[in-house]
Amino acid sequence: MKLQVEQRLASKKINPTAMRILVLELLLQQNSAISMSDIEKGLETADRITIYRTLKTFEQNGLIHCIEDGTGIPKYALCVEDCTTHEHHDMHVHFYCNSCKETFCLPDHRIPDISLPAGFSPAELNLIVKGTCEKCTQ
Amino acid sequence: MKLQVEQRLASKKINPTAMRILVLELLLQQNSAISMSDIEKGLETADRITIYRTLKTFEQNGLIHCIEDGTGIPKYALCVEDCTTHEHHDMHVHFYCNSCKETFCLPDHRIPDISLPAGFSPAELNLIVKGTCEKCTQ
DNA sequence: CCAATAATGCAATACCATTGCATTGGTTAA
DNA sequence: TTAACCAATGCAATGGTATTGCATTATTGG
Ligand SMILES: [Mn+2]
Ligand SMILES: [Mn+2]
Ligand SMILES: [Zn+2]
Ligand SMILES: [Zn+2]
Repeated sequence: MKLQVEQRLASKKINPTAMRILVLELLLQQNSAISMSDIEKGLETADRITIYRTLKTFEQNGLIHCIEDGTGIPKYALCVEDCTTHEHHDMHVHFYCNSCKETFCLPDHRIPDISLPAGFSPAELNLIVKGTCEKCTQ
Repeated sequence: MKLQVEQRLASKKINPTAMRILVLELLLQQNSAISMSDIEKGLETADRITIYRTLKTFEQNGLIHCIEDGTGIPKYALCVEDCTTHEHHDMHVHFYCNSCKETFCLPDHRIPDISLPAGFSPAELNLIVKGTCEKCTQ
C-alpha cells in the first residue's frame, strides 16, 4: 500500500517524504476535491505551511490539479490523466454541490469546444457546474 | 447622463445615493470586469466597506454579476440581460487574458449544454476561458 | 420639520496566501 | 564514519481580503 504511494510520488519525480506520503494517502481516500484546510484537519501532525508547499509541489509536478469552484477556496484533486509539470490535461467538468458543498471531478465529461470572438485565443478552459449532486438528490 | 444612471438604479429598486451613482458610473465606463480594489482606486472618496456593500446590493438586485475568474479576486460587470434578485441569467462565457490580466464578458457566447452523470442536476454554469485577448494578440 | 429608516464610515475580527529564516533530516563524497 | 550539501520542514511574520458590529450620517415619508 505505502509502496504504491511512494511509487506514485516517484513517477512524478517527487521525493517521498513522510509528510508527502501522508498527504497523498489522504488525497487517495477522497471521492471529492478537498481544500488545504480539509487536509490540515485530516492530519493531526501537519503544519499549515508545509501542506501549502506540499500541494504546490504536487501541482507543479502534475500529481494533482487545483480547482477554483467559485467559493474562493481552492480545492485539490488527483490528476486522472497523465499530467506533467505545468502541463495539465484536466479539461474536464467540475461540479459544485450547493447542498453538501462538495466539489467533484467529472473526468468523463470533457469541456466542449467554445467559439470565441475574433482575436481571442484560448489556452485553458475551466467549467464549473453548480447544482445538486447525486447524494443530495435523495 | 446622471439621470439615466439614476433611472437604471431605480429600475432595479436601488436607492440612488451619491456613492451608488458614482460606482455605477464607474462600472458603465469599463469594457472589462473590475475588482473591488479597482473601484476603490477609481474613486477618490470611497470607503472600502461601502463599496463592498454597494456591490453586494447591486448583485442582489440583478444590476451586476460577479465573475470568479480563477484569480481568487472577484470581478464585477454590469448585467446585460434582464437579471433580477438572485435570478441571474448571465450564462455567458468569460475570458481571462493571461497577458493583460483583464476579465471580459462575452455575452454573445452562451455556455453550451453540458451532459452530467445520472443524479447530478445543474443550476448554474460558470465557464472561464483563459488565454490571450484581442488587444494582446498584437 | 420630525421621526423612522437606510446608508455610510470606522474599528475590529477572522481567514487565507505567501515569504524569510533558522532548523532538521537525508544523501553523497571524502 | 564523518563532513558537507541540499531538500524539506516548522515557526514567525507579513500582507491582503472578506465580513461584522456599531455609532454616525443621510434620506425618505408623513
Ligand atoms: Mn478535476
Ligand atoms: Mn459577464
Ligand atoms: Zn451534494
Ligand atoms: Zn489581454
